[in-house]
Amino acid sequence: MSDTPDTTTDTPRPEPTDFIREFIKQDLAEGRFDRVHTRFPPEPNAYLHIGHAKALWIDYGIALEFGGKFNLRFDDTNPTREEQEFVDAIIEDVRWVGADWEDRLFFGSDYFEQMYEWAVDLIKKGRAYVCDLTPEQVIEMRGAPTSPGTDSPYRNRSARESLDLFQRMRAGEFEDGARTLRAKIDMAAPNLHMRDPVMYRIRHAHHHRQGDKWCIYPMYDWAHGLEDSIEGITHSLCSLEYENHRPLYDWFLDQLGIYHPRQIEFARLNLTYTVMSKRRFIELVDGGHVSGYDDPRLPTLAGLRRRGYTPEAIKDFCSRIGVAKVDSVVDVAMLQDCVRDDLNRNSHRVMAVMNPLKVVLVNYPEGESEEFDAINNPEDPTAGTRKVPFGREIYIERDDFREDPPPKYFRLAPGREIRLRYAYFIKCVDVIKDANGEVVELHCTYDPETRGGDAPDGRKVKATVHWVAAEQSVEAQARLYDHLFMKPNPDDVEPGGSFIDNLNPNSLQVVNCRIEPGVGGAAPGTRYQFERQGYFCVDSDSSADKLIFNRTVTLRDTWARIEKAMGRKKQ
RNA sequence: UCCGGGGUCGUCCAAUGGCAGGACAACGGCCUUUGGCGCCGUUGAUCGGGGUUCGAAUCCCUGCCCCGGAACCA
Repeated sequence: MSDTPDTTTDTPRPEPTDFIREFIKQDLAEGRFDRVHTRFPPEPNAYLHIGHAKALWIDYGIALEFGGKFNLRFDDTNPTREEQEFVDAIIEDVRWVGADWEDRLFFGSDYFEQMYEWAVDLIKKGRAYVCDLTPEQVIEMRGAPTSPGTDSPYRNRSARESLDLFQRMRAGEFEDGARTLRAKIDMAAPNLHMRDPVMYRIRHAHHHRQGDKWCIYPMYDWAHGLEDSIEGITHSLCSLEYENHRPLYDWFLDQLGIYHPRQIEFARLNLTYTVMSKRRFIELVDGGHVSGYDDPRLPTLAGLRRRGYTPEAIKDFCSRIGVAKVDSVVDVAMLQDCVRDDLNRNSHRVMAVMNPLKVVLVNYPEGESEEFDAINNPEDPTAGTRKVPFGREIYIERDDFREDPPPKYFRLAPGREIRLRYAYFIKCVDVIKDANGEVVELHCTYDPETRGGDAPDGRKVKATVHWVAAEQSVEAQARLYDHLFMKPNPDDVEPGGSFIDNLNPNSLQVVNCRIEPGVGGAAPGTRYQFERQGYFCVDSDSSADKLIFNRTVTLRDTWARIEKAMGRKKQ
C-alpha cells in the first residue's frame, strides 16, 4: 500500500555461508550425498543453554536452507544420568527456539537392539572382543600420548568365545564393570581413542525409557555413528572436542559397511560475563547463588525465556555470530543488541517509575484529572494508542531531578522547565526536603498551553521525562538484572580461586515501582518497553494482586555514559 | 613430549592468489515529545621470520602461541 519501502521487516540478510555450508555444497556437487539431513542430539541430563541454541540453529538452519530434514534425537545411552524430566524440558526449549522436527523425534536407546546385532557382527568379523580387564587395568594399559599401549590379554580370544561372553553380558550373568566389549583396532595408535575403545559396559541400571530391558549399554563413540546411520543423517554436526573421535566414528561405520554420514565439527559458543556449563550451573544453583535453572541471570534457554528474551532474538544472535573452528568468546553485548533490536520493533511502550519522587503541580486544579493519548509503539503505527491518566500529583523518576545539575544534565532542576511525556511542560519552583535534607517532594507549575507536549510559542525544552499519576498508577515489583559475574571471563581468578569469587553481588536488584494502570493483570511472559528504561517481561511469579517484572535489558543510556565519562575525568 | 585442531580490528564473522570488509563495542556528530530508535562519521586487525609470485590474510618452509585428547561420560 505504502510507497515507502518497509525497512523493518525486510532486513536484507546475506545468505549465510561458512565452512560447514561450503562442505555440504561440495558434497552435494560431488554426489557424496544427494540430500541434506541433520540432527540435534542432546543427552537428556541437563537443561539447554544458548550454546545449545547455536548448535541447534546450525543443525536446523542448514536443513532448512538446503531443503532437507532435521531430527531431534535424544542421545540416551547412559542410564545412570538421564531422566525424563530433562527430555520434557529439552523438547520445550527446542520448540520454543523454533526448530521443527516434524514427526522425527527419536531416542538413541530405541536402536539398542540393532546396535547389539551390529556388535555381534563386529565380533564375528574379528573386530571386537570381550575384555575382562578392570577399568584401572584398561587405563594403565592404554599407554600415554607419547607411548603405545599394550594389548589386552583377552584381545585374541576367539570370536566364538567373545560372542558367548557378550551374549551372557547381555543376559545379566556378570557384575557391573566385570567385562566390556572392545573394538580391536590398534593399541599403538597415536590417537588414544583408537586404542581398542570400549563399545559396551555392563550397568545393571534402570533406563528412563528402556526400563530394565538392558544391562549392557553402548558407549557414545559406538552408538552415535550408528544412530546417525540408522536415521539417514547426511551431516553429523558437532563441537570441536569430537574432532579426535572422528576417525573412530568413521572406523565403526566402515567396518560395518553401513550407510556412512559425514561428521563435521565446529566451535562451541562462549559468552562474556557468564558461564556455560552444566557443572557450573549446578554449582550456582546448589550454592544458592541463583534461584534455579531458569533464573533469569543464567544463559539457559529457560532462564533467557523467563528474562524476556525472544526466540527471534536468539535466532538472530545465532546467525550473527556465525560458525567457525576458532574458540571464541562472544561479547554478551551482541546478544543484548539482538534482543533490543527485536523488542524495539515489537514491544508496546508503557511508563513506569522505578524510584518515585512525588511532584505536586501547584497550579493544577485540585481534585481534577484528565487523560492523554500515548503511542503504543512509535516503530509500529498499527500498534495504536492508549489513554494515560494524569492529575495534580504525579511521580517522576528520582534520577530525573538534580538539585545541583551537573553540566550536560538536561533534566529537571530548580527553576528549570522540562516536558512530561505526552502531557505538559512543567517548571520546578520548590524543593521540599525532610529533616535529613533529603528531597521528598517537588513543587512545580505546569503550563496549560503546552497540553500534549508542545508549546504554542515554539519554546523548546531539552528533556522529556516519563511519569505516572500518583493516584491512578499501580504498584509492581521490578527485578533489575545485571551481569552475573563481574569479569568478562568468570574464570579469571587468583590461583586456587573459583569462578564463584567473581559473582556480581549486584546482579539482582529488586525495586518497587509504579506503573501506568493499563498494565494491571498482564499475563506472565508479556513484554513491554518501560520508556527510557528498558524492556521488561512479566515474571512467572507474578499474580493478579502482585505484578512482577523482569528487566530483560536496559535501553542504551547515553546519559549514563556521559556521566560515567565525567566521573572518570574527575579522578 | 605424541596426536588432532586453530591463530584477521577490543569481540564475533567475511575476504577461497587481485583495493582487508561487515556486525557488536568504543568515540564524535545529526535527529528526536524515549539522552530510545534512526542516520552520518572516526578509531581500529592479517602471530613472528623467510620464501614462491607482477601481486600473499590466502600457497610453501620455519618458529611462536592457544585449544582439545590418555571415563566402562557425552
